[in-house]
Amino acid sequence: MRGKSTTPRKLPTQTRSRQTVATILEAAAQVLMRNGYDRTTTNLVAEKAGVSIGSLYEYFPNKEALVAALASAHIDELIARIDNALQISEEETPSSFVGALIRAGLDAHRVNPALHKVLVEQVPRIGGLAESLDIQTVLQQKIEHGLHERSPHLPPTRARMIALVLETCIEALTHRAIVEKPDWLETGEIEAEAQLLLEPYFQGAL
Amino acid sequence: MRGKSTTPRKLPTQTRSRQTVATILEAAAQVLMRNGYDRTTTNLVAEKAGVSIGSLYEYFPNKEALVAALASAHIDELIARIDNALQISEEETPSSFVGALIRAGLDAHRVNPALHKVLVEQVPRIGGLAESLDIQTVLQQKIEHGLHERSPHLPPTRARMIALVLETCIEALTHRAIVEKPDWLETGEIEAEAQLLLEPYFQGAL
Amino acid sequence: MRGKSTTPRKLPTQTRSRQTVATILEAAAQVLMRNGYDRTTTNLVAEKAGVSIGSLYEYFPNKEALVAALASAHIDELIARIDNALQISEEETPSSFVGALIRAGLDAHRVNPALHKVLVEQVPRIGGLAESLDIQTVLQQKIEHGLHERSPHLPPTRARMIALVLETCIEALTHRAIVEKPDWLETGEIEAEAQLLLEPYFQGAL
Amino acid sequence: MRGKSTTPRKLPTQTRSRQTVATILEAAAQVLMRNGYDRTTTNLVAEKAGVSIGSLYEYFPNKEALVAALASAHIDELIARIDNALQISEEETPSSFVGALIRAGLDAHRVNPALHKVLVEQVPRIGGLAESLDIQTVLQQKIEHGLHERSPHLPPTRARMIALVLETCIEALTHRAIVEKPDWLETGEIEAEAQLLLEPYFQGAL
DNA sequence: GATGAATGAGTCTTCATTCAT
DNA sequence: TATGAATGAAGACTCATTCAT
Repeated sequence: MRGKSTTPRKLPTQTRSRQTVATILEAAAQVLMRNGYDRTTTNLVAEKAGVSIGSLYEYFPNKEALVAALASAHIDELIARIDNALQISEEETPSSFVGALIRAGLDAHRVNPALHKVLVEQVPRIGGLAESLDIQTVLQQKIEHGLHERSPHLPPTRARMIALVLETCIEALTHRAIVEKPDWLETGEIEAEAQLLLEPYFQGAL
Repeated sequence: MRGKSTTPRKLPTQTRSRQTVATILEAAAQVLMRNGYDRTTTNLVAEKAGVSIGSLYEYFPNKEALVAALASAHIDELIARIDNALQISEEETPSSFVGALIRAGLDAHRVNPALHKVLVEQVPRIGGLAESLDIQTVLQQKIEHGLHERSPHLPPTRARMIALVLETCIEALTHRAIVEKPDWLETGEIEAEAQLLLEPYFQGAL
Repeated sequence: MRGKSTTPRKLPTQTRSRQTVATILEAAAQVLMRNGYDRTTTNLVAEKAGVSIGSLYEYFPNKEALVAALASAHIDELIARIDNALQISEEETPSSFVGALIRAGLDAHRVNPALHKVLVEQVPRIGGLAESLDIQTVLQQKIEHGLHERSPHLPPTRARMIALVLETCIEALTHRAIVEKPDWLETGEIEAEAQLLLEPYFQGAL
Repeated sequence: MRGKSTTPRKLPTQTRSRQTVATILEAAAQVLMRNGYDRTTTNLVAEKAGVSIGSLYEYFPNKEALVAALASAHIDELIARIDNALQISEEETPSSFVGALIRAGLDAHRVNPALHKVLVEQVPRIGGLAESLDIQTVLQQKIEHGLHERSPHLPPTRARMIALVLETCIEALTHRAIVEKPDWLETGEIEAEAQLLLEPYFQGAL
């Protein structure tokens, strides 16, 4: 059972099919969030979607592929959000750059956090999927890119390390806040605290 | 089956049975690390342990209890390590305190990291277990305590926030390094980088 | 697992599935009669039915529900028989009424007595099922009704007692005859003896 | 597993052994009454008895033998009670004889009715055991004997039938009362009703 | 394409029974 | 004799997946 293909079985070209796929994915998200991965059964997803189990398998070769598709869509949304957050505040001071990064991290976590949690924590490491699920990869590359623009002379190794540190801490603090003190997200408390922590580090590193 | 008891079924009194329990736990750890929680079957664990399935259930009322026992033992080891790391460097400078914290975090992660990973990431939230599995709780309380000793006037709310930030970042950076660049642990690179990040923050916060 | 649902899982709509359900029930009856409740395994029933174990659980959520369905069908047959026996001899003399009752009791016991025996004696009291399994409830109510029609002035308490006595004795004698002297059922011996016992009692009671 | 011996493994000759056996049987009765046959495990019985499971199997070759021994002891008590009840009222009128029979039946049912119920209803027909468990056999023979003394000319076939009818109805009414209206036993209601039913029959039959 | 009945390998778990100490 | 650790056959039940219609 190792080499399970996680590629969708067929591309839905017709409108009706695309609608069906969307419905299934939506149902899958619901069930996944309510029940967790283990208790998510393909039959249940099909039922919730108002679609026969046969139809589900018409579009997704197996359970993993279904979840993979869901995760993929989720990641796309994440990236869009991050891009957006970074573009909005394109100011040039280091302070505002760090601030933008933090806001991007927070924003990304506002995309269906419940689904994100299940996908990250419960999905039993579906073939190389989980790794890219973390906002890490996405955000980190953006940071590296931004660093290079700001300080072209920075050695790549150094840039990578700084990006990793920034990304890791933003991600971790955001995640922690979500889990433990969701209201901190509203009050802007972690946002401020993160700035307090990361800005000096960023300044010193350039 | 929500309310599953995770209490061991009976305490092994005789030498023979204590040996059996140890063997089972060892096998469980192996299987868990190799297969992940879902693909860990009680029958497989028993077989690997060279013990009948009946014997396993003699001591553990169910699969969850088995994993819970394993986790419990793991946590104990973690705490011991952290205590140890913090006691060794009891120096008084903020710099050395932060250094000790970082080293404690790193040290803790050296206790069977593979098992730790499965326990943290894959265990489907066994009754309130996962929460305390993170080194978070343990380390964070140590930090809060240390802060209070150093700056008795610090408001508790503030102390808690600082502790949370320190702990979260140490944990996250360590974890990240383990997963992505295990050699950084040896070279002391993240240790240094973490110090670079956290010391100024800590100093400013006092 | 105390509160086990004994409700059928889904109603078979298609012809094919209805056939499957029928086959399963038939097999269940066979196995139950041959092996008794304890030695009746769902796997064995499925095998005997030439159906996969999964199909069995498609329609019956658990073993008890399977037996419950069987019992339910059996009870329906019983009631039909009793109704029939009572309607046939609608004559008005007390003697013929008692005779009709006795014949109804005997008739009821001719509906698959082997299955009846297992259901009554071996079924470990499946949720409120056993109570209504006895022909008691059914027959007794018919008797009470008949008494009320014949002697409207009879106090209800008294009517209930008489009905209970009549029903209990008919049931007991029939059951006893079946177990010990099945041929008495053919020769009409207990029928006569029951009449000898019950008619005077009935007459005196009105 | 068919031909299971229900004979006790060894006769306890020593006093200590006999005590152990008694303790086990007592525990078995408790567990049987509380849990029913299926949920009665030999391990639980041994534990309740404060005896090792090994010791239990020292005296009883298997679970069935254990229950059989219990049933056997229960039957002995029943017989003693019946004998007693019949002897007390040795009067000669048919009326008093019937009364004595009824009282004997009732009395017999007062011997540990809870255990009696489990033994009769739940024990999966342990090799020919259940049949003799009913008070039937015992009481019926007493009746036949009594009839023969009173009317030596009565054909044996006839005597048997009368005994069967009397016994069956007494047993059934008593049982029914116990299950449905336990207070009727105290008020003497069924006792009276049974007399009303059976005395005329008995008189006419002689 | 869609349907949903059918499949059956695979899980957890129990408990009567044995046997080394 | 007594102990209780160990055994393992067996049973209820799930759910991803297939395929005839």
